[in-house]
Amino acid sequence: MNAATSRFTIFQTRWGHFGLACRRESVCATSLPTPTRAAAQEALLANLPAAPADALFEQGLCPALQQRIIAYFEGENVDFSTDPGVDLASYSSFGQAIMAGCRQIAFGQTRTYSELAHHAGRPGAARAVGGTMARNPVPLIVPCHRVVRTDGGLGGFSASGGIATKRRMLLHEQNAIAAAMPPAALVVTA
DNA sequence: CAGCACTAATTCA
DNA sequence: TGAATTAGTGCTG
Repeated sequence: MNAATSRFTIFQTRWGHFGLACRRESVCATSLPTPTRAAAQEALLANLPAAPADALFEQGLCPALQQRIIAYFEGENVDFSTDPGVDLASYSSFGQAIMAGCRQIAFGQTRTYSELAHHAGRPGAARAVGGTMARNPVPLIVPCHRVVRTDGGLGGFSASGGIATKRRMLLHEQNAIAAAMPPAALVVTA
């Protein structure tokens, strides 16, 4: 059998069925929670770079990672910024810089498309950043939902659930942080 | 070659 | 003052 064959799994989180696919030791695709298992699988395979038909189902795939993802949807502050590895080989150098910059956005924080572009050394390429995010195959692992517009708008979102999911995830993270923070920290506003 | 998950500057009311 | 328009941007179908 082909050593590069993708393996995938679908598992239940508090928000619904989450899809996860790996190739070798890297995550190559994820899909955000959907109401049905079938929808999750469809969304996941759509994010697979190549040969979805060859992907093998594996129930116990990356158990530790599954637990972290489940914990995320339970409202825990989970950090995916350095782990797991993601396969970015198919990206241009610009795309890789954008994806890397995006992963550095901490839980509960946001950045603008413009800031990411600037970080990648292309100050005017905010729109190109949007294009890269739009095709992100690993939502949540690369937290593309934390990228918003400069004018305060959310921008767009093409993963499962669309813009509503993006807003919900941002609120979810901010609530998680607020819950973990002592009330005294809120008095700062001058 | 047209079109994006964008932005900042410019142009008209 | 404020809404609408327009270049500039890097990549994809």
